[in-house]
Amino acid sequence: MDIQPLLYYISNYVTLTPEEEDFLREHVIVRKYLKGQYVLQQGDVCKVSSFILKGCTKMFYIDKDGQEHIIMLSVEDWWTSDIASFIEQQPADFNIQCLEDTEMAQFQYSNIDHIFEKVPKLERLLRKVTERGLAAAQKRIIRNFSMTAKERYLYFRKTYPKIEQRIPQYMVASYLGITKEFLSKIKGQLALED
Amino acid sequence: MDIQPLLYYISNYVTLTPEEEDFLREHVIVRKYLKGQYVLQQGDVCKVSSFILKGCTKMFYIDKDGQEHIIMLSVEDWWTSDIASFIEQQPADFNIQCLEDTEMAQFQYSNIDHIFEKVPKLERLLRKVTERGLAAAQKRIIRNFSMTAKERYLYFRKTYPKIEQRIPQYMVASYLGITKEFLSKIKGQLALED
DNA sequence: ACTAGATGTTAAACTAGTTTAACTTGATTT
DNA sequence: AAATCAAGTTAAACTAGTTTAACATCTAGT
Repeated sequence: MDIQPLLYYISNYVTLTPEEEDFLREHVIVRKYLKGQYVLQQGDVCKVSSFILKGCTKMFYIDKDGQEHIIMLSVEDWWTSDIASFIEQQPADFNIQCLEDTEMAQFQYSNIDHIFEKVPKLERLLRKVTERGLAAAQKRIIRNFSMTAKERYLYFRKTYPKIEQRIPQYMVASYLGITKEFLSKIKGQLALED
Repeated sequence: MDIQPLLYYISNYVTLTPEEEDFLREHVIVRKYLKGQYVLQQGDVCKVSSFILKGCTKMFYIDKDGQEHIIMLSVEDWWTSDIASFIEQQPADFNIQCLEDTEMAQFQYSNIDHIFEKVPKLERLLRKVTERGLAAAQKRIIRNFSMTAKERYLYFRKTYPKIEQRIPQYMVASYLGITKEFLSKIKGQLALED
């Protein structure tokens, strides 16, 4: 597959010349993963920042009791990486695993400075994407504090209607920070209400 | 006050020439606030991104029940802004208020593109700062899901030992996402344990 | 068609954290 | 010195969400 979705995505932020597009094409790795494959495992260093061309991934953390907590569910046109591990090149706290067969366009840590130097617009792009990510993370922290589990579920359903259909319900529960049993109960309640 | 703390902070990320430092000095606003003053109010557009030279602020959200939730406590050498409002120039969801007399060096939205154009290193700086912020926010989401209130309090105390002394306990509770009564109980338990 | 494994449901017992409300302590003002 | 106000404590009643465990449903593979 071509990186066309990435080029289209980039065009929402900055305008690249044909030469810059070619440069990008040459410096980005397109990689395919099968459902279930890991893009990153807790403890390894995150060497790439990945843009999803097609497919779906979860980023999750295994806590000291062995429980899985999903930080992020990503589909087409989203980025995924353990950013702390990527920027510091330290062992990752998080895992990234494909929930479907997935194709990604990957920026490598090893040449990202070179890419930014040659095409400063891409640094601007990454800054903007990261700013949006931070804004979203802050709002998520607030939602987790100020909304009940039911309210968070309804927000999730409204905001990401397409993601819910693609993944098992227990992963939605994990993303919402509740048990699968409690989400099941919430869905039961909602079914009665309508 | 001079922007020396900002220049020192920047030197940890990028190296500015004397000319670039002068340019920065001319394009940053140094502003003083008294304890209790608002830097930003919910509903207003966030026009500046502020680096704290001296003092302490809280960024918080008032939910539909009138309850205050603290997203961020910032002291010297930290940044504070409602980043969603700043990048989109949309009404802010958050308030920023000074908990002590505070001095800030402020980047204005109106000339930030100009600053980045003249000194691309500052765009690099802001990208890196934002990346760290995002990494920290993701880890905070995980802590809120995988740790008990007591564990979160101990983590806070260990990680930001100096902040706790500067602010009232009920704000620590709000930052941790619990009631002041429950934090009081936790502290009682910890006092017995030692 | 049958089995196994993964996903989802239900319900009862439980617990972490909230709510309410009364009280204490300390700082500030008059 | 009294009065007021903000901050912190304590305890009982409560509730949102967890835990455990048994059962139901759905696939995919043989």
